[in-house]
Amino acid sequence: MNTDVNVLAQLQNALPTLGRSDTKIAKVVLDDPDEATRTSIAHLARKADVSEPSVNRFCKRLGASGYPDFKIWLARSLASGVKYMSQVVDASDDTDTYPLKLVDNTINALMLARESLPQEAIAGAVTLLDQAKRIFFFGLGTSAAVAKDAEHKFFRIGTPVTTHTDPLMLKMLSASAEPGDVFVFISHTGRTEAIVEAARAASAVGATVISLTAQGSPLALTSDCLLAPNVPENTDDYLPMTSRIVHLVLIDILVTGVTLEKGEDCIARMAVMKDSLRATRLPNKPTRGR
Amino acid sequence: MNTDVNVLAQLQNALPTLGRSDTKIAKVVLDDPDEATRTSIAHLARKADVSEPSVNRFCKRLGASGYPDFKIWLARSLASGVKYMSQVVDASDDTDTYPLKLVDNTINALMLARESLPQEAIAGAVTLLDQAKRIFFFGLGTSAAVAKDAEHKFFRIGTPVTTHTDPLMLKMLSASAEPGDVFVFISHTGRTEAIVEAARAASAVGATVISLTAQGSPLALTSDCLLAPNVPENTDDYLPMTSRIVHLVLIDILVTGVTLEKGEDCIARMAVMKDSLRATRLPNKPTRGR
DNA sequence: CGCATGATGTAACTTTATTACAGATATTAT
DNA sequence: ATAATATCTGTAATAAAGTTACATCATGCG
Repeated sequence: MNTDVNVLAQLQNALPTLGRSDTKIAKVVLDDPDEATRTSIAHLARKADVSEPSVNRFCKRLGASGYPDFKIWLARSLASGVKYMSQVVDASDDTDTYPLKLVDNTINALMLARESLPQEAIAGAVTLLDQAKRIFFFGLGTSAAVAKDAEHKFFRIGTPVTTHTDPLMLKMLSASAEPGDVFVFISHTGRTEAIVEAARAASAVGATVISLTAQGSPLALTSDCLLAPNVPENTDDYLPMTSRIVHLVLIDILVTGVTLEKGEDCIARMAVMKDSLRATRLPNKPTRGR
Repeated sequence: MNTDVNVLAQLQNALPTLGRSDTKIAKVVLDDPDEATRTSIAHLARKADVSEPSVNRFCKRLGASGYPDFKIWLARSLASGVKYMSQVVDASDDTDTYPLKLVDNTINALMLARESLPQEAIAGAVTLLDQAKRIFFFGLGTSAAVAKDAEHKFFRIGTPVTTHTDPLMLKMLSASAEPGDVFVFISHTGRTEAIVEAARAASAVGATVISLTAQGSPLALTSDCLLAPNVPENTDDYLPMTSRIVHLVLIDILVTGVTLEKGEDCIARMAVMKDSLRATRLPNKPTRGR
């Protein structure tokens, strides 16, 4: 029995692994999931140009007990109103539509990533980070912001941590790395030259390399621990938007994991830090009237 | 055709007006709606101690085209009615559970924000940013990463843009601002002293102040344009995680909006920038074999 | 009290989904 | 390259589920 709520994300995710018929069916379903919840198996089969049993098998492969069951799941996934396919924003969009599209695309990306979270790699990375003597985060471009966020969060666990976005610093640091150092490289493509070189250099001198990047990329191949979340193809070539969100959530996961591993001490340290911030804040304006 | 989404509320409401059989059916459905989405008409009829056609008529009276249709509605209202709660991560969580919790919390936050996107404020902010002579982003702590991300994205639209995370720079810049300058302040709480002061200073000298912050906060009150997304209470006091994601998506929305407003030229410029990045990338390792 | 109206159940019928099997397609090893 | 094997796909039969038509029963009104 399938325990997951979101059939559509699951579908999108499974698309490449599906056979000829299944792909046809999946496309029809993704094209108009709402209609799919209402039509009969015969209708859907004709629309996808496959036989009815193929549709039935398709449903079962997804974990449903049959077609009607599949429809129920579909209906549930649809209920939130979120459009689960990545939607392209174009010039015809107006103020009412494009913001929702972007939010939906982000939600979609997270659901996709959720379906195939690299649990073992996460566990591995947490252990490595927990035992690290020093931690370095590297990211360029959009990933620089992710690296900065990571630094900020990891700062609180007590291990010395730094971020760099300067390729030269990067080169120097990775060359002078030593065992016990953990380098975390963040790159959407995994093909940024400066990053890949640095990863190789760090690896060569015995430092640990963790990377948040795409499966099968040059950077991925150089890593001791690879965190390759499943992210949708970018709908907008110019501004990678969703992948960095997934990376950020991975950072959240890592820092939470390390915190859990470190236990009480770490939580106590965080409480102290939180208090130290209080002084920098203004009180909220008292609400007037009752 | 029934236009209402929430069948359950409708049912409860209609209960007193229903006949003998219909009441029995309604009670069974309300007692365990989830089961009702899965069982057959025969099952339900037996459980309610009525005949199958009675169930069928019941469904039609509610506006469905028949029993299967009714089940679809039920499934939908179940999913939309039950808001997933934010789940707290604690020491009892293990490797299998906490990563999913964090992803789910993030998705949840985005769904919440999605329901009440400040569309007018977004449109207003887009216009202001489009017309800006210079753009400045400010954020401290976690929001520094958001600001950096924003800078990176907005850089591509052609307007001069800078980010600062140094409170002193912030003070100087905001004091020397001039009309045509747009200051974007990012703060989860909206109560960080340095940020609020800077916002007031900038506002005083005639610059435009846009802020991404909490409704009703001191910073919110100082803004020309307030973007206050609906974010859930933080489940973890020490590390605000979800709100920054929502902020990042808002940044995506703003940059997309401005790009759309600027039109062709802007898209062409982005294409050039994209090409310039290609040289910094390694080719993907050719896949061996065919 | 009897007729009429509306609700309910039985049984026949229709639609829909599933299973079993045979043919086609792709894959692997020789 | 070819044969053997495994996997996928469609046809046809079967089973299950839902719907309709009609008969029966209860309930309200003249």
